[in-house]
Amino acid sequence: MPRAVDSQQHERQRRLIAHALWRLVERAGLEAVSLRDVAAEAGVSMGRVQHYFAGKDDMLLFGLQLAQERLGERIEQRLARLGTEPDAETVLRAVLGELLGEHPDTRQALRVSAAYYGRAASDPKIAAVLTDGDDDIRALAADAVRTAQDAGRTDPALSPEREADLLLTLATSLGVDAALSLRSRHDARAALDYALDRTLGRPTRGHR
Amino acid sequence: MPRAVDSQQHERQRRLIAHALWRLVERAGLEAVSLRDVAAEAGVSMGRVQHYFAGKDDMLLFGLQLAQERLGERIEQRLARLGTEPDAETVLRAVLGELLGEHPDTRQALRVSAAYYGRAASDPKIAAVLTDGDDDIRALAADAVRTAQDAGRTDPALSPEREADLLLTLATSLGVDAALSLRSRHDARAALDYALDRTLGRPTRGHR
DNA sequence: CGGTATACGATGCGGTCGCATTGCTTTCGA
DNA sequence: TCGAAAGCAATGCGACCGCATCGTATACCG
Repeated sequence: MPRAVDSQQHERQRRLIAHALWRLVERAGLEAVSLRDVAAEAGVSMGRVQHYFAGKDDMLLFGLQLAQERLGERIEQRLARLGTEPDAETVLRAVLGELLGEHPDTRQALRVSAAYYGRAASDPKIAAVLTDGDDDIRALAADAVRTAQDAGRTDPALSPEREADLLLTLATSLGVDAALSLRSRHDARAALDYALDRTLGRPTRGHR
Repeated sequence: MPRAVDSQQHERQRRLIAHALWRLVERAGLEAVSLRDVAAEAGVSMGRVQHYFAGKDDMLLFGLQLAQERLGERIEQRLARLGTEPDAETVLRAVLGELLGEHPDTRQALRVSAAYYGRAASDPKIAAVLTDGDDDIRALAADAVRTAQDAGRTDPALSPEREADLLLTLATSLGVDAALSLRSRHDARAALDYALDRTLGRPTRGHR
C-alpha cells in the first residue's frame, strides 16, 4: 500500500480552492463561476481543481460548508472573548450580533452564503447546510428569554420558544440584508438591538 | 407608418413566455433556465422569445417584475375582500399574511422571487425590484402600531417605525422560508400571528 | 397597390462549459 | 528497489449556450 494521502495537506488544498471560489462568488455571483475561473483565481491548473473535487456541485457544496464553518468559528472566537461564565443574555447578544456580519470574515461568509439561497429550493443538500446550527442558537435564545423572565426583567407572558424563533429569524434576515447591501450594517444593528431590548429588557451591563 | 404594434397583444405574449419561465424556475432554479428551455416550455419557437425580449437578462428581469406585480395584485384583491373602511390593523394583518404565500398564486410568486435573491448582490436592478413596495407596507405597519397605541391596546413606549420595520422583515423572511420549504406554512403563520399579537395587542375581531 | 415595419421561424456561429482522458512525475511501502 | 498509487498538467470532446442573421409572411398606411 503505497503513497498514503496526507489528509492535512489535502484539506488545505481544498480550502485554498474554496477561498478562490468565494472571491468569485462575491464578485459576480454563483451563476458566474466556472471550474476554469476558479482554477485561474486560485492560481492553479484546472486539473488540480478536478483532482480535489469530484465535480462542480461537489466544489460548490464544499464552498458553502466552509463558509458556514467560518461563521461558526467566528462566533466561537467572539464568545471566547466574553470571559468566564457569561450569562445567557450576553452570549445571545454576541451570537446574534455576529450574524449581522460585523467582522469582515463573517461578512464574507454571509455574502457567500446568501448567494446560495436561491438554490436551496431546488437542492436539499444546500438547504440543509444553510440551516445547520440554527437549532443551537434557538435553544440559546430561549434560555436567555427564560433567564430574563426569571429575573423579572421582561414580560413573563412571552413564549421563550416563539421569541427565540423570532429573534433568530430576524437576525438572520438582517444579516442577509446587510450582506446584500439592502440595508446598512448600522441600521441592521439598531434594529436588532431594538428587538433584543424589547424582548429581554434593557441590558444591565455592556453587551458588545 | 405601417403595422402599428398592438401593445395589448405584445404584453400578453411577454407574459405567456414569462409564465413558462416561472415554471422552469420553480422546477430547477434560475441557473438552470436557458432561452431554448423557456421557448420549449412555452411551446413557442426560440425566435419568438428573442423577438419579445432583448436578451436573457431582459427576460429574467421581466419575469421577476411580473412576479412582484402578481404579489401586489394578490394583496390588492385580498384587501378588496375586507369590506369598506377596514382599520389599519386589519389591513396590516391581511397584507403580511399574504406575504406568507397563503394563496397558491402568491406562493408561486414568492418561490420565483426567492430564486432571484442570490443575484440581488451582483445586480442592482434585481435588488431594486425585490425591495419595491416595501416602503408602503412599512408605512402601513407604522400606522397600525400608532393606532393600537392610541387605543391603549399596546405599549406606548414602542417605536412605530422600528416595530414596522421588524414586522415587515419578519413577514418577508417567514414567507421566503416557507417558499423554500425550510418551514411549514402553518408554522410561519403561527410565528407571524404571535409577533403581531405581541406588537398590536390581541385582535378585537377576526382578522382573516 | 406598393412599401415598410412587424412578427415571427430556422439556422448557424463563436464561445464556453463540465468532464473524461492521458500521461508524467513524485513518493512511499512491501 | 520497484511498482502502485497520489498528485498533478494538458488536451480535447461533446454538449450546450446566447445571440446574430436571414428569410418570409402578414398586416397596415399612404
